[in-house]
Amino acid sequence: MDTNYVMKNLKTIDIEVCGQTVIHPDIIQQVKSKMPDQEAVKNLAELFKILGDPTRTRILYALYDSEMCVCDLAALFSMSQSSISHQLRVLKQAKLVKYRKEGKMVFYTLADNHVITIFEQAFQHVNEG
Amino acid sequence: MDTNYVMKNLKTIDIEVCGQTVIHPDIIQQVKSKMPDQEAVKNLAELFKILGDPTRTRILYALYDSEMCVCDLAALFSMSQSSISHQLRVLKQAKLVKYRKEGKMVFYTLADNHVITIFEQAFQHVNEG
DNA sequence: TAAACATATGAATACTTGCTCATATATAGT
DNA sequence: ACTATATATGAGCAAGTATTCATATGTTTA
Repeated sequence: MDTNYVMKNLKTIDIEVCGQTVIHPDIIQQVKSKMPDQEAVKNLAELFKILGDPTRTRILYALYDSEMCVCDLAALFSMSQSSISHQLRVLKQAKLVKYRKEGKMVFYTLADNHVITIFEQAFQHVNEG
Repeated sequence: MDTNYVMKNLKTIDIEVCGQTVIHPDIIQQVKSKMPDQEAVKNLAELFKILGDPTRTRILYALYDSEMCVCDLAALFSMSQSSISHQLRVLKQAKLVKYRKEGKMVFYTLADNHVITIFEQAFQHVNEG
């Protein structure tokens, strides 16, 4: 059974198109015109996906308080240095963190505090449940 | 090779513990005391994970503009009714959307507008990139 | 009651992802 | 130069996930 609904006609309600149904084309049209474009939404979702891992979220929270080296982050979370490095790489690629080398060590900081603003908003939502 | 770093002593710097290293125990201690607890961070990450899928993000954006039925969402995104239903289920379980039945149809709305505030914050970040 | 339709859902699948392990790179100290 | 240490990274694997397909549920209309 084909269950794809395709919008082809915006004039009336309850149109049959190739056996597929569009129930409220006017609403679809209105939403379509007001929504950010698909690419922008995709970028947004990608950011959330990166924030959607507890290890990465914890790292960002930690860095909000203080600049930290890889080793200390590993100690703080009782996780392997390797896994922390891998996740820092992801955060680095997403430009969420910056780093600074000092001898053998690499210190990471938040690229900007925007993430924390997002965290605070989200935190409120989680606590209203 | 064991690469876990464990914090056991907070008094001094550069302690060797069972061959594992903690470089800045004072910083670790400070961060530990200021960070939200692991459970809270986990909840936060779970919310972001749900927002981290483009289909779900698009659905939420669409519902911000208008109440919509499953069929129309499927049409709007040219996706199958099944996949939309599956994602709505996820959003329902996360209490991000509410629904209302009207005859054969089920209309979905945002549970609250908090998500949009988060979206707006995140959007800014994405556009500074 | 039967047919049509809107939605929900379980199973299967293709794809992604976060961790571990092993190893590479780079720097510091001896 | 050699060793120890701090970090980075590729490969492999186990777990998770988004979609499709098939089908079930519930509602409307003929």
